[in-house]
Amino acid sequence: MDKKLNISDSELEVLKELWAFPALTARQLTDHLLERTSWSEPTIKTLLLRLLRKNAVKRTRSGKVFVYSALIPQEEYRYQAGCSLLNRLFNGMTRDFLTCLVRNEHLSSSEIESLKKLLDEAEKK
Amino acid sequence: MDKKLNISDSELEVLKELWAFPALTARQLTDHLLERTSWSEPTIKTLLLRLLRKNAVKRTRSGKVFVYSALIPQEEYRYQAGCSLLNRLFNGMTRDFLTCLVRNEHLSSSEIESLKKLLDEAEKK
DNA sequence: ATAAACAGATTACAGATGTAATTTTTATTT
DNA sequence: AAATAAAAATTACATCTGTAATCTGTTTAT
Repeated sequence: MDKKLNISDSELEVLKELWAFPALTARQLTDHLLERTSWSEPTIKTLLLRLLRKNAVKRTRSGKVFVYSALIPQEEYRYQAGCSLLNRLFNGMTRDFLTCLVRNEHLSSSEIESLKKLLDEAEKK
Repeated sequence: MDKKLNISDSELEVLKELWAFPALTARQLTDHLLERTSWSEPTIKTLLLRLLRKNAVKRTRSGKVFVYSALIPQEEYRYQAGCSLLNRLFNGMTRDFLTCLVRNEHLSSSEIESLKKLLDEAEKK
């Protein structure tokens, strides 16, 4: 009975940073994001706070500073979001999604190879 | 130079209806959606209006009533949204997305078969 | 011609989001 | 201890979204 986690786009950027670096102080996080984005410092803090309220992130006092880390695992979020897109747009049909990519020539032949290999493996087990 | 089309979730439901039935009066659209959803009539009208303003939908007077139809093709929207997800969450790697589905046992073996076939075809041309 | 129905337009309103300035608290340096 | 700097919290504010009520103009049935 997981309440629906609603992460906004901007918030996601922050979360991503915490996936990449599992424990950061606000300072470190801010430094990273100031480079990657065009946000101001308070903006980043706000996003962090909102993630906290949404229970997507937790923080623990470490000495005098807080250390933040993600509460939602990346893998899980990816899967949720992926399914959600699949359902909303492709009636849940992975096949239709792939078809769409193929039809738009989104996949190089080496990518196609790689995907086939992946599916072979999946099948084997 | 297409301005970024930002369709909200609710708006998308309306758009879907217009993809399924390419030309509908507000009345028809409303009737369809009143069944499928729990919205009230004014809500549907509002969504339609917003889609109009966003140029996602157009309408033409037909006698005394307007007939609405989608301006964004479904195929295009699907592709955009698909890519966007892929980029935001999987660094654009279709492979990682599929891996995620596989790892979560999202795909039945018959689906896997079907995907492989699809990729074979894609490769052939 | 009036009243009832309906189509379309306008207004509403709370919560989410993008984006940030300002204030307060806490720590550090002189 | 006072001044300064850094961290954290509070407040801000416009736009977007979900959801709808209400108003107005036009048809249609009586």
